[in-house]
Amino acid sequence: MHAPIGPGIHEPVPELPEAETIARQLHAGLAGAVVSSVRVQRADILHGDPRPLAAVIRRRRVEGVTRRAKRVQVQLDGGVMLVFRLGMSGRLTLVPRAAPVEPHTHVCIRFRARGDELRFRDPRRFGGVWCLSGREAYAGRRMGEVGPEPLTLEQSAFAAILKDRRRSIKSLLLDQTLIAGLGNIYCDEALFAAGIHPLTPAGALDGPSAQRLLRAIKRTLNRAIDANGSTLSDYRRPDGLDGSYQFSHKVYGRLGEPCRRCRVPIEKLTIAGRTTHLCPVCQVGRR
DNA sequence: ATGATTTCCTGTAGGC
DNA sequence: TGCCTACAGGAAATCA
Repeated sequence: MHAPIGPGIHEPVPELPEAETIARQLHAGLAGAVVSSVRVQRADILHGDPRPLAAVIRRRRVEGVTRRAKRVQVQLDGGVMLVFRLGMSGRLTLVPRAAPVEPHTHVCIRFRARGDELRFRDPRRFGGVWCLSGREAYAGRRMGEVGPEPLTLEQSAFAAILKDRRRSIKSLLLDQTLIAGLGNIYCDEALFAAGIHPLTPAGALDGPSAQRLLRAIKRTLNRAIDANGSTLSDYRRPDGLDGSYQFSHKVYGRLGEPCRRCRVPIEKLTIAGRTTHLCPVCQVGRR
């Protein structure tokens, strides 16, 4: 199906394009459906409204499914929203009720007059489900605030985020409170596309570099969305088919392979505790 | 205040 | 064959 993407690297992550793909497919498949029953296998992945989930969402209608940052949001009538944070290994699938339930399936939601059900599975449990109803003030983990969406971010706002920051541009881009939705894969891809070294202090980027970077971020994300995301080991679309953006990766998971621009081997280093792939020749600006 | 580091958790792969 | 260890990382917590 798909080969491992590099030595020791087999567990990539649903980032913005994957969450967008999931949200679009679930919207197409679920809009208008009415919740009939709920099974919660693990209560500790559920946060927000402290009441039993079934009591809150049963008989509510799905108004739509949207994305915010890397989160998939199922809007129900009555002002109730289910927010799925996929973490690293989270998957949302819409499958026939009779389909075998895979291990680490934590929540299943059925709908009236339908033969399928929505399943949330997350082996590593870095993700979770938030039931937001207006009564979630103190129950479970809080869901942190996130920064602006990169796809609609203006250049001036981006420049303000970078200004005077001494931390590396890579760690800044991963900070969800500053910009929402970028993860390790698309950070590396965007920095390569912009020709910027990931260790460059964010505030040291000049105007043209910052402009190049934001454009590269938008282009990278949009292309990945068009390809239905990257399918690696963990991420799958709700319909079970694969995305294809992994075939477009220029640096991520290509340690030791030749740069597609200059043929020099791709290198990796660790920034903010995360593996970072880069071309040492094409990406400049480190200081 | 800022940014770097650690922690949570499981599946997979590589070494022996 | 099977045990053991290292590693992947989003985001919150902790440290310097």
